[in-house]
Amino acid sequence: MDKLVTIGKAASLTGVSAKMIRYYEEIGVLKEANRTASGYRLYNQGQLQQLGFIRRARNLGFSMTEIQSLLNFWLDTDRESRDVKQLALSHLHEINEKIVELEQMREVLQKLADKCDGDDSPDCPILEGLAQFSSE
Amino acid sequence: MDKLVTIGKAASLTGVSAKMIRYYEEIGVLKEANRTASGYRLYNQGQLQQLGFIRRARNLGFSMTEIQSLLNFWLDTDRESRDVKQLALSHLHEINEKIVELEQMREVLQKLADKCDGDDSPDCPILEGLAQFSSE
DNA sequence: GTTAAAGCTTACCACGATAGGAAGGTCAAT
DNA sequence: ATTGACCTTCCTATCGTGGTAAGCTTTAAC
Repeated sequence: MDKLVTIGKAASLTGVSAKMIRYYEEIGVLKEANRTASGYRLYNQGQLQQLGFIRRARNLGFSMTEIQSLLNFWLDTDRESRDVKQLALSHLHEINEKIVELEQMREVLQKLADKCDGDDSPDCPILEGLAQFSSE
Repeated sequence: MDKLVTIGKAASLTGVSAKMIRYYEEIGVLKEANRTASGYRLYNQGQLQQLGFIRRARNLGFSMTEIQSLLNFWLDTDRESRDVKQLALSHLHEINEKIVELEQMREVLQKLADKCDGDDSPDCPILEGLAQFSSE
């Protein structure tokens, strides 16, 4: 027996806000939910699982477009794991690029901050660095 | 002598697009530029320096709100370097948090990808992991 | 059985930083 | 005088999320 729940219950069960559930439906990541006679959306166990899937994928930083692909792979039992892995590796690459970028920011900013006394004097190498950065 | 340039020139000289220069003026980060009789914005050397300042601060990941504060500090020769350093350290903290978050994503995703053969078989531990992640 | 609270619906607006385009005015060179 | 490059404002979109308002439905309390 497939217990059906309304959107609020689905939200609290899956950790995806009702707002976001409607949004995912709107952009086509989720199929349109069935409705009660009065128009309330209803979700079954399979759909709740999909919502959890989406939440976990988002926690790993996948974009909604990527998640749509992942979801399609998941629902297609004939998919090849090659395709899934390629998507995952591509996302891993993006993550690594972001990390490198942030580490570069950190390095530059840390060096500037280290040079700044941080007292009541107006001398500030941080502002000087921003005003005329050497390696630009 | 203060050479004046129009917005396109200012953009190419500073690496900030004309679109963005207008936007910074609109949100109040930059003071309203002087205009020619026909309405063209004009920028002097000091304003060009401010644009460079903004670009470098953005490259370090500062938000526009933070940049507004930094600019105000920079233009206020009486500021205390303490305030600037505090802002910089706060931003450094955010950067570090983002790095940690991305590293966690990377770790989880890398482990899933490692377990996936990536061949023509439909078996895919990545999808299984997303469908029912252990440590949620 | 009435009423109040809680839950659902759609349809808006907002963020933050950026990009694109359309319609029209201006400037400089041919 | 015309052309092309440049400028103006105004509108739209992005992405994922939150909020709010007006109105309908369901549930719970009395």
